[in-house]
Amino acid sequence: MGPQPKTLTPAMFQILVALAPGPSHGYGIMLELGEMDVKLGPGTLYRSIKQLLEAGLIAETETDDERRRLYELTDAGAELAAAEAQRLNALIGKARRAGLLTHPSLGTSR
Amino acid sequence: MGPQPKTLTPAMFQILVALAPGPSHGYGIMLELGEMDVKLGPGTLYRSIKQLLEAGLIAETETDDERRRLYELTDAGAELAAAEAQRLNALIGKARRAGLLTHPSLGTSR
DNA sequence: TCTGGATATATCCAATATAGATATATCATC
DNA sequence: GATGATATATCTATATTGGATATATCCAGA
Repeated sequence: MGPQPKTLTPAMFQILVALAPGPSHGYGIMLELGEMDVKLGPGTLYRSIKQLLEAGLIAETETDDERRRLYELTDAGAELAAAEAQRLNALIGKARRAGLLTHPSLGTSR
Repeated sequence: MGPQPKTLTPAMFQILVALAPGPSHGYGIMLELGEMDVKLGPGTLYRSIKQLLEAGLIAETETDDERRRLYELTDAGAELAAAEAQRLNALIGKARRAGLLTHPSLGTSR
């Protein structure tokens, strides 16, 4: 297992969040993120999965389907993802306090 | 003015959020983001500012200080930043619903 | 049946983004 | 006048990403 990085790339964070509800596999992660307007190309996706495995932030788990490789969060992965989520949450909080999120959609004057 | 990109880089988003409360200049943005554990090197900072200007997402505004260049959000920049904030907020919401943010700090079992 | 599209994983390369070093200059203060 | 903070900017090396390409299985419909 490689050393754990102190920071996550955006792709890594998104993958960890997609795995938070429970184990999934590469293609499933891609589809689930796609529903949330997060687009990861296959290159980024599978390379990031490899790096997360090497860093011990996710682990491979059992499956009956030969085609799929199921992954789940490790404790270390969950902790890092939570830290990153809180960092981003602070940023969003600043945006909200500044009134950036109050225009319901387009066309509202600032 | 260059064409507006559909997506923001993390650095661009962070800069836009730092400008949300009101106009600021490069060094001020760097210090403010540093307080929120967001670290941008000068290279990333000033290149991103240049790109945001070219894309019309920020605009230069008046200042009395010769050394500083003050920037403010444009409507287009505010809209894009808000959209990105909501996208990230959805991601954080998923993490929260999955119980990822409930361990108060380290040492709590998942 | 055979054909196309969805499912699934993986690698490669070109383009983009970032960090950090370096450079320059002003300002305040000791 | 030396030092550290303020302020902007560029350069290079590294990191990250998107998209093309490849391979293979599965399933539904013509």
